[in-house]
Amino acid sequence: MSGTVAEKGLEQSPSAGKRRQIRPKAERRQQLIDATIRCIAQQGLSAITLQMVTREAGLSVGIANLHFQSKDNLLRETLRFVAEEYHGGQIRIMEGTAIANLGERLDALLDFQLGRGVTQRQKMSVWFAYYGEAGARPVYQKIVSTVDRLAAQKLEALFASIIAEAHYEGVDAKELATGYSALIDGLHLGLLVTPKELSKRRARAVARDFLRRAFPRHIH
Amino acid sequence: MSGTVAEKGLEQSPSAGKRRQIRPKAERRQQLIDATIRCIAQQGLSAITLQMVTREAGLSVGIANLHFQSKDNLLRETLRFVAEEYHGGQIRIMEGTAIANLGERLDALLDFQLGRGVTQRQKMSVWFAYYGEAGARPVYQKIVSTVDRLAAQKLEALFASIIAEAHYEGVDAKELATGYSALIDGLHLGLLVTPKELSKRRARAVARDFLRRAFPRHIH
DNA sequence: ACTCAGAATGAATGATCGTTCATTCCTGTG
DNA sequence: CACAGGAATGAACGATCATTCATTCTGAGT
Repeated sequence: MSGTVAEKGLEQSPSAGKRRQIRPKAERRQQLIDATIRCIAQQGLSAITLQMVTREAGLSVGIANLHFQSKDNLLRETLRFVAEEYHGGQIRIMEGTAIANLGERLDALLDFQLGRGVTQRQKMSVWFAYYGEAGARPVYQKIVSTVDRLAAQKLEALFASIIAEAHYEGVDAKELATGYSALIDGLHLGLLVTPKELSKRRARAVARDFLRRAFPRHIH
Repeated sequence: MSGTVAEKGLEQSPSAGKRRQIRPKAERRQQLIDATIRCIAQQGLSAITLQMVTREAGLSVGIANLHFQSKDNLLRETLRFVAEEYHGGQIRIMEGTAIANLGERLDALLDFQLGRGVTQRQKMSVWFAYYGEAGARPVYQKIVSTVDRLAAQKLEALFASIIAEAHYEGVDAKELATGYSALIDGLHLGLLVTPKELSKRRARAVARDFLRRAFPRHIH
């Protein structure tokens, strides 16, 4: 119970009167999803409880079933949110036209994938908690693979553009994209499970090295 | 792997009389660990139950606490077993002298890491189920990182030998080893979560490509 | 053949969980 | 200001879980 997450204090003063507040449905849903993410990161997916989540959100127990019908559905929606946040962020970078130079766009992608926003223990914990259950729960596989496939296509297209631009030879965009995605996933895993052995700095260096070896004329 | 996993059907005919058998402690422990692995793969780590595990093993409920004191301890010992099976297998290949040629030894390592034994859904499910909880359970981190560190050192040494043998330049053994390990982990993840998009054949090709780009004179 | 240490059992226990729903209490509207 | 619609609450319920332990049963040693 010690060291609860900082954001909770904003919701309502801890010792102040617990005046009941009525808020729009969408806002409550997001509030519960955020609390779920924090709880999964702290306690793990297998230990998570509705009482735990609703207390973290500063609400009553019944409200979870009111807005999500069931605990299972809350967990599904939370995964959907996290998956879209991650893959959506990648896609926005890759199909955005803000960065014309392809090498710089690669750099931006790497920054996003191994930057502060994504590599917070909180986010990575949630991510892999669901991956861990994916083997037994096809629903999770489906949610992830839907967004995942789109991101994979965009990455492959970006690689293809780079290959065409500099006439790299003997490299297959699709295979390289698969490898790069797997590398990033593996680095996230390392950051989560063995943070002592793998720093964020080194993870970035390793990923950069992969790209440099593939696209020497784009990454320096 | 000592061939203990697949023998459940032999334990007792389903409809035959359930004659009580007394067996050595070590054998019962392994029997329960094997059943735990199967249950985690089928139902997930968060849904696992002692009643489920002991029924899978064809034994009574109380026996789990008899041999492992608690459910938590059974799960810890199961992780320890899986971790040592995987990392031990790698280490045996890397420090074994059966294969003198370094390039061939690399091939053997890749065969093990992405071969039939390891990439069974059952094994990968268990592996990532624990990874998923690692963020919230330092005990799991410790168990994995202990064996993981040793395997990482051996891999780094193998890479260093290869670099020295062929005088590769501009490559750092440690960084390359980190990247390769992460790549393999990421490919396992892909095989588990999006098996439709990533076949074993392609996973092997991707990993091979990584090695070929790093050690062109050793991998063809 | 007999014995008994201890392996194995499974009903019982207490704790905890998800879910329900009668009730309370906001807040926008007239 | 009064009221109604519905958001929010939390005690209560039934189900399920890990764990205990009195009891049963086995098989190696004599």
